[in-house]
Amino acid sequence: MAVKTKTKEKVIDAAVSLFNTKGFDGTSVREIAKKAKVNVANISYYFDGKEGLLESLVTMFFEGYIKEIEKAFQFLDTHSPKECLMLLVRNVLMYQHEHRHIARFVYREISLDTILIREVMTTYLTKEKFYIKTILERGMKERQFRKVQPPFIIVQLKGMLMMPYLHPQYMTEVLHLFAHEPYFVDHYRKEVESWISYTICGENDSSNKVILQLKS
Amino acid sequence: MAVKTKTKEKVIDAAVSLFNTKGFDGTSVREIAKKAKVNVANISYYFDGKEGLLESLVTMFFEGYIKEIEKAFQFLDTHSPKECLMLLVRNVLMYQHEHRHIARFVYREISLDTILIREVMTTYLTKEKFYIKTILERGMKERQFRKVQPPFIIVQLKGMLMMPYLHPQYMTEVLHLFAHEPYFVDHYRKEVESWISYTICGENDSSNKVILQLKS
Amino acid sequence: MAVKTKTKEKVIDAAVSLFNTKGFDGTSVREIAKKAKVNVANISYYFDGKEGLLESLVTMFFEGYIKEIEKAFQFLDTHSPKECLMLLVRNVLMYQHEHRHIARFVYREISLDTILIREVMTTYLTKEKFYIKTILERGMKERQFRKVQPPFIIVQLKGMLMMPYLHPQYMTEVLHLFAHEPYFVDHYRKEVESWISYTICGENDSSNKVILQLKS
Amino acid sequence: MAVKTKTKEKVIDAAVSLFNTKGFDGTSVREIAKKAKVNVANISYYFDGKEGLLESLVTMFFEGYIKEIEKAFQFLDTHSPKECLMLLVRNVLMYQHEHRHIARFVYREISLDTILIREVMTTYLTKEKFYIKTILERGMKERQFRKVQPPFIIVQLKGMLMMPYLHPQYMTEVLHLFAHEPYFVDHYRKEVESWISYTICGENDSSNKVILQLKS
DNA sequence: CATGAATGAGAGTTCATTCAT
DNA sequence: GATGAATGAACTCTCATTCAT
Repeated sequence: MAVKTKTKEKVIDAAVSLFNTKGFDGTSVREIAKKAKVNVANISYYFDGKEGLLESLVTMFFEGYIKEIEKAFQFLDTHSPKECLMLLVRNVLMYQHEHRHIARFVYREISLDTILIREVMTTYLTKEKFYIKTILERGMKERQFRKVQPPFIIVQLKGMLMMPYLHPQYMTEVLHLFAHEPYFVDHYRKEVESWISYTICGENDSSNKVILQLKS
Repeated sequence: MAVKTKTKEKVIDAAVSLFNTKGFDGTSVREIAKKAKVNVANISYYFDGKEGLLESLVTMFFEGYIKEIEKAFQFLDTHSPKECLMLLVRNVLMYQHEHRHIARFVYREISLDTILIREVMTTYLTKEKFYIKTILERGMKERQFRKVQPPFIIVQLKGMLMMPYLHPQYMTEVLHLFAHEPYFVDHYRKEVESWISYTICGENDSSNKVILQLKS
Repeated sequence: MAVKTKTKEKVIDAAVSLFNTKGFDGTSVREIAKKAKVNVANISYYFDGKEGLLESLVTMFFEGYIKEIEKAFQFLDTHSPKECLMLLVRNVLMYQHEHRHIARFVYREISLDTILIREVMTTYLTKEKFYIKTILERGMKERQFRKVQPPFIIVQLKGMLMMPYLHPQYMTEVLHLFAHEPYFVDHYRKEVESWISYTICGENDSSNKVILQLKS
Repeated sequence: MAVKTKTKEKVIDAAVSLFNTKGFDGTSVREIAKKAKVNVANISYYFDGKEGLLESLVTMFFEGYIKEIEKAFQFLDTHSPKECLMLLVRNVLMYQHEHRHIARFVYREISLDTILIREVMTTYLTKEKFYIKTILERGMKERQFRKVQPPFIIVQLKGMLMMPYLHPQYMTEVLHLFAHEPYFVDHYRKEVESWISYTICGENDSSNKVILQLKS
């Protein structure tokens, strides 16, 4: 199989790379074919056209994405909501890091009004919302989380998680943060975890200190 | 002048609307001209081509954007860093709300690798970074803010601020939050302010309570 | 106008010539443009694509065609059905002769199953049928025509009228009849008139002779 | 053999069906292969390309066609020219009826200027002309036929014979005659026989009546 | 200032065919 | 005998732009 579908994979790699930097509409199938060193006709042959190639890539990305979310969600039964949420963040960040080229253009693309994107939203993003919302509600019920409105928390969370992978160039050239380097994931994860601890759980350093003072 | 340049304005309005939903590369000048009910040639005439139209819009957006940032920054001398940062958030959110159609496609577009975008980054986003970084450093110096790394805070802040305006469709269809309605801005601003209070300043409810207990 | 639409006319001329010999599907727009010495894009510009060009030509042909039929039909009030039918034959043959290049490919094309052809049938050919049928029924009522079934007569008539213009090559190379030369029309018209006299009206030479014999 | 060449036959059936409705140039080999449920490469394998498939079908059709003509022609020695001509008409109509799908597209195709078609004309249609001409000349010599010019009669005859099978859709939708139903052949044959009797032989009803009157 | 005609380049797609298996 | 991958060429159509009016 690996031998047979060499062409298909070459097309995918080239497409991801080009869509990443030039956007879907800004990339021509001829460019893709040239970069992949295959014949143009193969794109229609294997993916049923440029649109089909896009759909393939987007679906591929979100299938993996939602699987990571679900892996984290399963911990809700055995772990605390906070731990579960942090695991989710960890998984998403790692998945995005590993697929950062495709992530960039997918996140860009889902800001458009197309049929494909609407389908993605009802298929994957609605699921994702459900998982995060459930974690948040459990956390609130167990008094581990402050009283929050899940949708508003989800906006912030997703904004924070996407940002480095949607605008890597901004990260590098303006902020001098290298989102593509492995240690960035670790560092940034801690940042988001801080946000979880402070803003969602309502913890802080001073409270610890105060508690210590109280004890003394 | 207003009468004379009616054509120019009609083109801008049509372009923003179309770029917003279909993207820059996904929109043709003929579509724009048709929607604006003007002749195609006018686009080349007034904006020196499609690329020029894009540059016009992007520049227009960021000129206003950076002005809002600067308005907030001026308060740093007379107000606390926290107040200043909150004002900045308020101004940005309001500006984005007011120009939400152009904001969407500009934020999408700056995720691409083009010469124009590189220029925008060095011109506007570097400035923005300077202002926010300065506020953060002042806040840390004055012990109002926790010890943070400005670039990491900026990533999160920008992610949170952009999200609702880059993905309005996701907001509406998945989260059922209506980013285009005026009260959303107020509500969301408070969310970001919470993040400032909790995560940046390190405040929380319990600490308040503890402090009260201490006083008693 | 004549100056302005030079391009349009050049395209039509080239298209008719090529469709004539190579068929619609066998001709590419590039060939047409090349032959017309205009840019390819003009075909889409003026005719809204190749299909639109076909529609234009077919409609153009049948508009003139049906007009000729109607001109003859108007004589039904003032002339005998036989004279009217003969006039109809004359008009059709002359019209076909004058537009023999377009006629050939139109007659070929209407043997296909396409939406356009269905429309042509309900728009023009149904009308034509009505006119001929009316003439035939009047003729039968007035005892000038034998008792015939109009649809069957129409098949034969149309077969005879189309044949020389649908298969001019056969005419020339096999039968050595030159359908494109003016005198052919006259000659062939007389042939069809014979058919009208003999087969439809039921007249013949011998009857004349017999009648003479009777008189004597 | 029949088992082995199942593929070949499946291709032929599919091709005839598609060429019939969409024309030769309007049909792709992939469509044919799909409809025939065989692999595309088989078409090149068995027929040496699409063009070869066309040649195969056209030749196949005309081989059978000319055989029918010849079968009728042989009766010229033992029967009257009129009977012979009527038999020819009968055979052609029946052959066309039986192969009406292939007939339609062959008759359409021979209106084009291609090398194949020129060959068909010199091979088959010239022969056909010879047979019909011979019958006509014999008939004139024997005073059974009026004095006619064979080529002009052939045009009319062929026009009448082809018409229902070249334009079956027109027959059905406009004239409401169902050329594909068996009884149509019988009915239409009588129509053409009337034409032979009236227009070629110069007979008519009145002459019979007159003759009767003479006798009385 | 505004227009419609016209263009060359390039878009995505489909074509008939070939070839190793 | 039959297949699916792969190709180069050609397809129609649309693109942004220019230019004379």
